[in-house]
Amino acid sequence: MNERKQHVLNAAKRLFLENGFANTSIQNILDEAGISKGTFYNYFNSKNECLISIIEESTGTASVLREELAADGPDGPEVLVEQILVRLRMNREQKLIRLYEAILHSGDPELRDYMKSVHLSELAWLEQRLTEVYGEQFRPYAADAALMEFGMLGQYLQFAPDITSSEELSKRIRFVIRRTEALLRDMAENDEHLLEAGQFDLRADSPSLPAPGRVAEEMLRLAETLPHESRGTGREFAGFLSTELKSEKPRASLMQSIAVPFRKLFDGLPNEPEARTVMSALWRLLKSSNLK
Amino acid sequence: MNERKQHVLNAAKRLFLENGFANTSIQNILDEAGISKGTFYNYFNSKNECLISIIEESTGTASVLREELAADGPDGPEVLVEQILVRLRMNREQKLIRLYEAILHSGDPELRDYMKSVHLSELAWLEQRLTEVYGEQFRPYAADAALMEFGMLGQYLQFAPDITSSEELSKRIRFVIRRTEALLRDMAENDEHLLEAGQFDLRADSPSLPAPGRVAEEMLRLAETLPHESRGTGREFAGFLSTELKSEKPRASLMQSIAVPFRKLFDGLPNEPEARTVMSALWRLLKSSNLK
DNA sequence: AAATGATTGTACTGCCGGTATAAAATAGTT
DNA sequence: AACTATTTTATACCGGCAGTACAATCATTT
Repeated sequence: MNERKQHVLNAAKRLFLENGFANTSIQNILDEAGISKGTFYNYFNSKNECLISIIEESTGTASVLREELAADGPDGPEVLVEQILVRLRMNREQKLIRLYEAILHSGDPELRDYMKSVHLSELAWLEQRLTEVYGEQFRPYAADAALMEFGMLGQYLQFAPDITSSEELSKRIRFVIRRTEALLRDMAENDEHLLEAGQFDLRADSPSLPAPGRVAEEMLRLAETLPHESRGTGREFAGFLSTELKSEKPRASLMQSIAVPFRKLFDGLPNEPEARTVMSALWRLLKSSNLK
Repeated sequence: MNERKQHVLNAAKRLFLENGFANTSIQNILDEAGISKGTFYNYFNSKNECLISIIEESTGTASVLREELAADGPDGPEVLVEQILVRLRMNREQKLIRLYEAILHSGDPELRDYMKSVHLSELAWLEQRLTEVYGEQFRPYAADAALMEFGMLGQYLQFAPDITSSEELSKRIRFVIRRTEALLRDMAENDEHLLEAGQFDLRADSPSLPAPGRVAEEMLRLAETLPHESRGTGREFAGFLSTELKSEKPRASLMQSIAVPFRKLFDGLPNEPEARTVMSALWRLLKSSNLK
């Protein structure tokens, strides 16, 4: 990931959030980023791909922060609230989620399919979390609850006015989550559900796990890009993580505790997005059964 | 409303439903309708206005059918189910509702504002109906319930696959309505709500009531367009409705019972859409307080 | 038959996403 | 320093888009 490419992505993101995807022309991006058309098409094959890169960066970051939250302490509804907040807060005042939907309903089949898979994996994540938080007995109803919670949340974010403060946002999420609890109880009482457990899982197009060796390499390389004052710490962290990664039986809980402060070393740095991408790969490995 | 214009509207609607709004060019519409560009821009000032006309026709028709359902017998949850089904069934296998959302999230501010007002009035209608059906004691929670029901329904229509049969559709609506009941009970028990009653009412830009005299005229004129075999009946209906309309104290319940069979005379006729538009105006008058 | 208004056909504008390409700048290697 | 390879730039171009302009034609009314 070129630093220049990241610069273009940031410019495009700014414009998309400000004026919407359809209302942002490639020429606008070129002007904003100060590059030529040839360069743009060197980085992306189309305007769509540029957008997909932005979404991928965003979803990757969200999943890293969510895993970090889960690794922080005992699980519970409050953790779920914070995990959902992560996604919403990260979307800079809820503008990215509108971007999502604009694309989801756009005419372009390529974009639609991609966004649909993003949406489905989000639903699958929520279904899984609901059973973790509220107990196995709700598993048959978790898919329905996830779908409904998603719909409710979407409406509250879109149509209720003035989500300025972060407290207002969190108030709405808590409200919706309490409603979801009521829905789970109600469905369980009446033993009613429309969807099947695991309905949203689409293992088909889930990308294969990254190679541990490659992730280790990337982390070591990243540590070298740190400024002098944090480079030593970074080297220690990256070194520990990569040796654990390559060892016979990696100690996952240790790694989880180290992954958080290591990633935070890159906060505010130009390659912060890249760091998050790499850490996203690490978390996927940590969550996968063959490493646990 | 020209018959030719209606023909163009039908052609455009067909294409929009088939290929989406963004993927339908004006040239496509011209070819499909067999008209020239000049004529198109004689009817509509833009592609957007053409779409707005289609949506208006559709929402008008839906509201007429809903009123007819309500006038049919005692109120209750089953009536609500049927009323919601009207809108969804009318959207030809749920394709129009996706068109709605495509526009709602589109880049065009003109379209967005219009669709937002449509959506809000739908929410206001649902809020009102929920209090009518489940009782006054739920009024403080009806706005929240309406918003959430809308969100849930949207997700179930979009992401659960294969809504082929009408039974499948009605099954989902019933499911969502039962969940909405649970939400109403839950909110009432905990006395929790985020929205205020009447939050969705936007009287500001609600168009003023049509003139009763004008509506009477239109109905009489419509009756003359009927084929021979039904023209006599149509004249009787239209005559009765228009004299009642102009009388001191119109007998609303009588008119409701006549309005239904009168409108049905136009089913399958070329000016069926126009008839629905006129009847929509009549129902607005019937529902308005100064006629009741 | 004259007049009026709707309709047609066609050419045009400006913007769009995307392609092509030669020249210029930059980086890497010896 | 010189040579090479790659990246970047500038620019012209393509087909398609929404929307405009306008003279020619058609249909209806009077």
